[in-house]
Amino acid sequence: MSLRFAILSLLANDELSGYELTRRFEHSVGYFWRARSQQIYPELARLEEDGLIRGRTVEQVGRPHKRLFRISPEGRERLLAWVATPSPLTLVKDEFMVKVWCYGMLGLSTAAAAMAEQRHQHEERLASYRAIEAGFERADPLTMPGDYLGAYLTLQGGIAMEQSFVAWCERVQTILERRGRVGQP
Amino acid sequence: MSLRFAILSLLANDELSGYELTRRFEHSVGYFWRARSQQIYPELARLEEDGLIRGRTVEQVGRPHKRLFRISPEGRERLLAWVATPSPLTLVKDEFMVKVWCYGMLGLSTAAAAMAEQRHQHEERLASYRAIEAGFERADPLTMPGDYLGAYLTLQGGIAMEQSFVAWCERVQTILERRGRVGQP
DNA sequence: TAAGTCATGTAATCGGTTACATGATTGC
DNA sequence: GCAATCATGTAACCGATTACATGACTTA
Repeated sequence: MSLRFAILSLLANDELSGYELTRRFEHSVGYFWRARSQQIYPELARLEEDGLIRGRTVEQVGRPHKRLFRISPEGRERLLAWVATPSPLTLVKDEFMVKVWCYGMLGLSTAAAAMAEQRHQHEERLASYRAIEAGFERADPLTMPGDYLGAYLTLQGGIAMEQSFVAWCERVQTILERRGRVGQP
Repeated sequence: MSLRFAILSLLANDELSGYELTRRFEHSVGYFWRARSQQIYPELARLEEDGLIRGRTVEQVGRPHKRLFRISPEGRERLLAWVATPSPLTLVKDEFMVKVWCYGMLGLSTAAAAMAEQRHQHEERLASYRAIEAGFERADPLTMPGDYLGAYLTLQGGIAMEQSFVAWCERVQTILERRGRVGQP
């Protein structure tokens, strides 16, 4: 059900095509919701059928035609009603954590290597978030227009999560190293 | 595919029934992987068929019989091979974040209320993790037996994540309050 | 000429949830 | 008498991924 609303959120401020929506899901919204074109196109059709969005076809020269969608008043109404709704606690389902659960069975150097690799990936993601953050420059969350507030707040959330994940990785690495020195040489 | 290995991880140190596994997925492993009985029983059957676990039936008085499973040598081998494998960066797919994305469109008091509610849920989860942590008492991660290391490390990860999530919530609440005072009264 | 971008879809499959089904024992 | 605990499953459905499909234009 959330995909509908994720799409509506993006169409609330802009008129977009399925292709452009797909790209947005890879970038801006991409750090807490993801969807591929195969999901997006059918959902757009359903949203239009339900009258929550309206589409128009734009013919282009030298390029395939496209359909641009914008939110309808009913769509906006439904979106706002949903946003105010309480959310269930979402569970982070992380395959990597299942592996960490097994680190006690593993040789310490193997565990340390796997940990270093994962930490590196998260550091890269953190860096990419920082790059987006730089785009906000010295924008003040107290006075910035409402259109950007959500993007700013969620980005800060993403940064906070990645920071503490990386910090935890460092801590685990230290523990593994010291265990290696104390216990099994 | 990860469910297989999550089950194997739990059967690596203990001999458990499907029922007991279901309970473990609600508690110990529950903060980074979840599975219900409807998934677990068929998977146990498949694991046994593939020779990665072995089961035996235990007749009980006044209670239904149960099947206890333990990992096989092949199962352990496969598990360890998988654990050393690099993990893809997992995406946190969070419905609540989609809502925060829309906070700019919402009245500030509505947004603040939704935020407070979510924060409260995470504070409760953090408290439950702290309670589990207390069970480790003053156990030293440098010298604790390997059987507990994974549980300890993942728990620390869960605590770190919840802490920084709650901290982010506080920050957002402050921003929303101040915007309320400065902008729309 | 090969890869990449723009643009939109269908089909098969899979992992997971919801709902359904059964049945005995124990404690309030 | 009712709810909870122990114990194991099946069936239907749904959301999401993988693979497949098409086609023109642009850039290296």
